[in-house]
Amino acid sequence: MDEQSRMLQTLAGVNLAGHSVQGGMALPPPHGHEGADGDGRKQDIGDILHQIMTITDQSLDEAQAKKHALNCHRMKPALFSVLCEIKEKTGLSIRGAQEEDPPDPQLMRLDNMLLAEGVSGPEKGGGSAAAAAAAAASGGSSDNSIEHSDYRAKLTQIRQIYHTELEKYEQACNEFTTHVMNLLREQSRTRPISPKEIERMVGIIHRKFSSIQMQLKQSTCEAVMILRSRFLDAMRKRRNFSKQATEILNEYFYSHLSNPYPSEEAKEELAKKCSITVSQVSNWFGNKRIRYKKNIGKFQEEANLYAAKTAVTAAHAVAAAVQNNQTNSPTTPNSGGFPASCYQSDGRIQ
DNA sequence: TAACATGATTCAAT
DNA sequence: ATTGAATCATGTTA
Repeated sequence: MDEQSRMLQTLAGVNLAGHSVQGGMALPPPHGHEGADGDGRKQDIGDILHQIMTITDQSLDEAQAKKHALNCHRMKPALFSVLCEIKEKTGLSIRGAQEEDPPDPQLMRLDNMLLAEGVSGPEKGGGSAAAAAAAAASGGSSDNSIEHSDYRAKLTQIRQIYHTELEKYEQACNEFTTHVMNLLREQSRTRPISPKEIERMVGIIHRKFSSIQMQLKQSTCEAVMILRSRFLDAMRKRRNFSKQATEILNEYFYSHLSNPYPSEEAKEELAKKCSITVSQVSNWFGNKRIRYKKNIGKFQEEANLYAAKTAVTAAHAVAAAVQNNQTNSPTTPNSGGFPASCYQSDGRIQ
């Protein structure tokens, strides 16, 4: 403000002294009038500036009257435009130099994460990467799907909060912006405010609000990450395979008792059938072999059960084959039931 | 809640 | 890399 008043004083001093302005006048002459009128106009301006400079010395009523008179003065717009220009040049606007906003990498990261987690993306995005991966890893057992839906419900909750908050912020931002713009427009009648300044102010407000939005995004991300890690922890917990899966595994085990070492392909197939991973299949067989070997007697009943089961399946297959007039005998070598004596015959299971 | 069942992990041997 | 064996941690059941 100091600088500004100094400039004003200089300007006023020059013009009041009646000297002609040498290096080009800051105030362009009003259109249409030239030459003889010039000195009078300079006097006009000088008067106005003088009044402005002395306005604080006067009583309130006097000042109000003067102010009003000045407000209605025909030179006011021109003077304000000059003052605006001066303001622009005095560095008051320097702050606006950092106008161009480089796309904040952190903001982009947050946006991407929210999009990936299905928070800011299309509605009902459903399975996030985490949920999908976990679902694939631990199979479609019923308890798993319960946790899955729980996860989804919580994610939806987060998404709803996020969206309502975001909307709230946006609305508040718009309201505040229009309010400030109205205020500045109102004030521009009594003090020099350039449209550029208003624009800058709007920019500042938007930046402030977007930084608030970033905080919202950040905390939303945190919430999602926490939810996700809890979900994955829950998935990591030991969980028995589904009844169906153990049945399939047992069927294979007891129908290949003489050599219960499934090949890689067989493991993959079993994994697919049981909706578990290949390494889980390997684990299962490893455990099964050792536990079976340790206590064959205990597993006898189970062995007989599965032997009977495979026999029934084979019988069905035979029946189907017969119905199809395929009279060849069934070729599955392991399907014919497994007498207990057979188990001992193999060297590997002893 | 104890006893048992079971999936996972670790480690040495091959 | 795969397996057997021991062990751990947790789920299930009586």
